[in-house]
Parts: sequence; structure tokens; C-alpha cells
Amino acid sequence: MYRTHTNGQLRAEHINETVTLSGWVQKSRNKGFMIWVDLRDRYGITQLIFDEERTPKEMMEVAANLGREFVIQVTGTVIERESKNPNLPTGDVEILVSEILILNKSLTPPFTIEDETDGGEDLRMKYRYLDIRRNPVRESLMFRHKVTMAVRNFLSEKSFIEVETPYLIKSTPEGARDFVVPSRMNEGQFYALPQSPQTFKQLLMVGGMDKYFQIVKCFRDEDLRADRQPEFTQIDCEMAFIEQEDILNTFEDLTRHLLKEINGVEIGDFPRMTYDDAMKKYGNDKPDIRFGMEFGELNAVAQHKDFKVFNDAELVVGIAVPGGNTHTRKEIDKLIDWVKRPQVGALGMVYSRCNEDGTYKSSVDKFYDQEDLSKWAEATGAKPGDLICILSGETNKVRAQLSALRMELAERLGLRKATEFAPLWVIDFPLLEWDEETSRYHAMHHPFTSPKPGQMELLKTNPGDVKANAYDLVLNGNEIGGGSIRIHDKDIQATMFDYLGFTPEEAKEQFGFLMDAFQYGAPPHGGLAFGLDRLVAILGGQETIRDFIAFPKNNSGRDVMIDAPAFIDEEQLKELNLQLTLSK
RNA sequence: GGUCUGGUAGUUCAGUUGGUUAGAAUACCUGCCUGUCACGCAGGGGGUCGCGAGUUCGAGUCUCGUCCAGACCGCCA
Repeated sequence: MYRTHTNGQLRAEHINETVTLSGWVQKSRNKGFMIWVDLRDRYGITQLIFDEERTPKEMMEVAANLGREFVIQVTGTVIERESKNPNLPTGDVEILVSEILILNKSLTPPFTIEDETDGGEDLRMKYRYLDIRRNPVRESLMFRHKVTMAVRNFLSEKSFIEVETPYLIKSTPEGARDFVVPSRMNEGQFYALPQSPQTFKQLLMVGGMDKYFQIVKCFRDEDLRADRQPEFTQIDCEMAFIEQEDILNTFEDLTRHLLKEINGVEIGDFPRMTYDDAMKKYGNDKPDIRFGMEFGELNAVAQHKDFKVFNDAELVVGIAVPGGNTHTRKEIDKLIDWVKRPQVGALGMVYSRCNEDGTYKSSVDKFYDQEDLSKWAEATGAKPGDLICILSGETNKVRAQLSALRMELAERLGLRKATEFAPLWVIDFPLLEWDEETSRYHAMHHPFTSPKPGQMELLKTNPGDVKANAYDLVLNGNEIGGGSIRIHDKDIQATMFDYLGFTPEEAKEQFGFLMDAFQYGAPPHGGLAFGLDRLVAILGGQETIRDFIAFPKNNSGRDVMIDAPAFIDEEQLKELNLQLTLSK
């Protein structure tokens, strides 16, 4: 038997008991006459004691030579500590060791196994198994477990059935790039890994499952971000015989449940905002509404003078930075540099200081008088002491730029508090999105999304104005879920593919199975999918999802621990009938 | 595909205007230490300054290229 107790278990009540413990050597403190060893496992730390009066000489020798991260097993008596450690749950007791067994030695680890490790990101990922021994990583993984259990229990209780769908499926050109897997038995053919189980969950609805969910890996071969991995996990859900309202309510309940269970936060009805409003007020389809700084459109109060930049602009829009008038001229110049960075792309920024005495001082005083500036303050909701930042230009670009500035300023002002939660439904997304590159419309959500009732006609005249039964759940400025009411009619689906530029042949080849299924009594249905990694990270108050994934990929999609991806040998290529043409 | 930041001891970092033998902390090793728990004290070992080229009497430092890492833009139905 390796252990009678874990290392987080022993208390004063265990004094005089003989126990056996196993674990890793966290640290040893050798005072010569006495050696203390902190023994660690997932559950905690227990102090072992060896002393020259009570411990045989040979064992002292063994204890003195224990290195960090050795795996040992000890048997001994629980005794009361002479000096207790109130910082440790087991701090009242220690183990006077009578037997010690080294189960496995360890090399000196390349970084310290401590909460505040000295190891950099790269190194920690290379030795992720050591990193996982650290409290913060272990706690993040346990946190994730807690969230997934809460999700499973909630959905199962609401009659959702978890069904697994295949990972080896068919590649489709729409949407993100697919990861592909060559088939040995079918020469020259490839499977694709799913970007989501979308069509399968719809087929489960046709199959009468009624309520489905799955906590499932999805794969997208696109560039990574702090909150984006090539393989990620979704809480994928679908329901039949429901309307949009049913879906919003069901998953609002789930999210509310999680916020209460996991974070102890009680939140009432989630606010809802249309996509158009979100873009107008926040320049963004996933606004962070924990703080104000709403956009104020200034066309009406800024385009009547001789300032050409504003007069030529499609949109003139500003935000009031609370308390921003404390910015020095130099700081504002730096802010202007910030919006001019290529990542943001603004050509410049106009500002107006709102002085405490009610007067204004702007960077365009040459063109605008105090009355004009007071109207700007009114439009942006600026109070004395604020700073109004104004950008102008092409509507879509300016909105994106001002949104970036708003988020950056909120970050600097500490308005994005990790412990504060503000969920929001963004609804009525456009069905289609114009794509400059291919000069045609793309499905904004996916091609199975149904347009709002009565808008099929509008598709012919103003496709870009058609709204969809599509919705996103936003939490603190992050999209944590999204979904739609689907098309369940074969003809409408065929029409949709037509509008998206598919020939009937292409539609049949790629999605014929779905349209076939629709001919056999497909019920009205819809659903939603949460990004689990992102959800867990936000609930856990972090912005990078890597900490909540046991073995994540790095910025370039590599697993630096196992060193993947990697070349495969000639034999394997031959078996798959593949030939490589490398660029170098 | 692009922008920015970084790469110096096992690790995290400092390193001035280009100038002698490249430092600190921590980790590691040795010794000492009668209650440690971030133990303490003394000593020791440890460097291809990512790689390649260039400028220069002289490059960790400047220039160009390249590789790697991170953040972001594009991309992510």
C-alpha cells in the first residue's frame, strides 16, 4: 500500500497514528541536526521530520540526499509540531519518519514547481507535466472539470442527451480551413476534422433526439490567438420544436446557473441588444457592457463648419473617457500614436477636453466654438473632467477603430474587472456578409441559418439587409456562445445555397445528405454552441485559455512538448499514396 | 501574409555613447547551523550573449538577413 492518507489530510486529531504517505519532495530544509521535507501531492503538503536524536543515522543520510521532485513513500508517526505553521492546513502536525522508500528519483526540474514559478511560457509548455504539478495550473484544470460537470448535470436534468458525433467527416470549402486526414483505404481521398458537429446535430434532430448536447472537440486550421487554439472544445447544443425565445431562455438559464454555481454571482435577466445597435453604440458585435463609454455620433453637430476631415467623413463618432482630462498633452499624443498604429489604422484623432468649469478646449478650436463643443459633450455623454476622443472616416472602419480605442482605454482605466460579469445577448445578426476578396455574399453565421420570417423576398433585392434568426451570447466583451434557428425546409435550404453562390451540383455534392434528410420530416429546430475553453477562462477571470487546457498548442500551432506537427516517414507516405512537394 | 516586442548563466532578468576579465537574483554543489517552513551563514561551479553575415582598431551593444517565442491585424461559416 502506497498510502493511508493524502498529504492534505492529517490534522491534530491524527496525532500518534502511524501513517504511510506518498508524494513528491517539494523542498527540504536541512539544519544538520534536523531535516524537514515538504511532501506534496494534489491534495496538499505534509511536513516530514528527520532528526539526529530520533532518526537512525542511515536514514538521516537518505533524507539529506533527497532532491526536488523525488517521489518517495514514508511511514511514520503523526506528531505535534513544536512550532506550528498556521499557513498550512496540515501545519499543526508533522511525520516522524520510521521508514522511507525512494520510489523514483528526479532530475533537477528546469523551473521551480511553485505558484510564482521562475519558468517562462515556452519552458513550461515543453515540460507541461511539471507545470501541471503547480497549484495554479492544477486548480485551473480542476476549475474546468467543475464547469463541465455543472454543464453536464444541468443539461442532463433538462432532458438533453449527450451523443457523440464522428471526428472523421467531409471537408467543405465554406468557413474556416479544415484539418484533413488522408484515407489509406480510399486512395487520394481525405477526411476532414469537424469545425463543429453542425450538420450531425441537425440530423440528430431529424432523428428525433429532440434535445442534444455534446462537450466536443472542434478543429479549425486558422491562425492562433491568446483565446484561440486549433483544437478547442464546444458545448454543442440543439433542440427541436422550439423558437428563438426558447433557446435564449434555456441557455440564459444555463449561464446564470454557472455564474451562480461557479462564481457565486446572481444575475437577473440578461439584456438583449440587436446587432445593429451593438455596432452603433459600441462599434462591435460583442460589446463589453461592464462600463459605459458608448459611442456618440457627431455628424449632425460636427459637419456644419469648414473642417474638411469631418465634412468628408461618412461617420464622425466619439467617446467620452471618464476623468480623461487629466491626460497631459504628451499622453494624448501617445494615444493618437496608438490609434495610428497599423493594427488600429486610424489616420488621426480629434479630442476635446471637458474642463471642470464647463468650458472646452479641443484640438480643432480653429473650426469649432464652445457651443459646438458643448453639443459634442452632450452627444457623447461627457461630463466635466472627461476627455472626448473623436475618430472619423468610413463607417465600418471608424467603428472598429473607436471600439479598439474604447477597449484599450477601459483596460488602462481598470474598468474591465475580472470578478464582474456582464452577460448580453446580441440578436438579429445579418444573414449575409459581403466578402471583398471573393466579391460575393457569405453566410455570416453558417449556411444553415434561417432568415427572419418574411425576409426571403428581401434576399433578392437587398441581401445585405436580411436579418437572421441568429444570436450570440456575449460575456464581458467575449463571444462565449452563438447559434441560430436553422432552416428545416429543403427548398429554402436549396435557395440559400443558391444565394451563397453554390451551383445545385455543388450543394448536392457537399450537403445533399442534409437536404435529403429534410425531405423525411425534419422538425423545426435550432441551437447554440458555447466555446468551453473561453467560457472557463472568463469565469476563472483569465484572458488566455491556455491555462485551462492541459496540453495546449503554442502561437504557431505547435505542441512543443511532443514536438508536433512532424514529418512522417516515406513508408507512411507511400502507404497513403502521397507525395510531398516542399517549398524548401 | 503583415505590424510590434523580446531572445545574455539551469531559470528570470540587468548590461550606459560601441571599449579591460559580461553581472544580479534564484536554482544547483560543498561546508556550517538545536524547530525550519521564501530558513540562515560562508564558499564554489556554471556563458558559442539565438544563428549567419556586415560596419569598426574593437560588437552583447550598430546594420542586414535568418530562426524561435509572445501580443495584435488579416484570417477564424
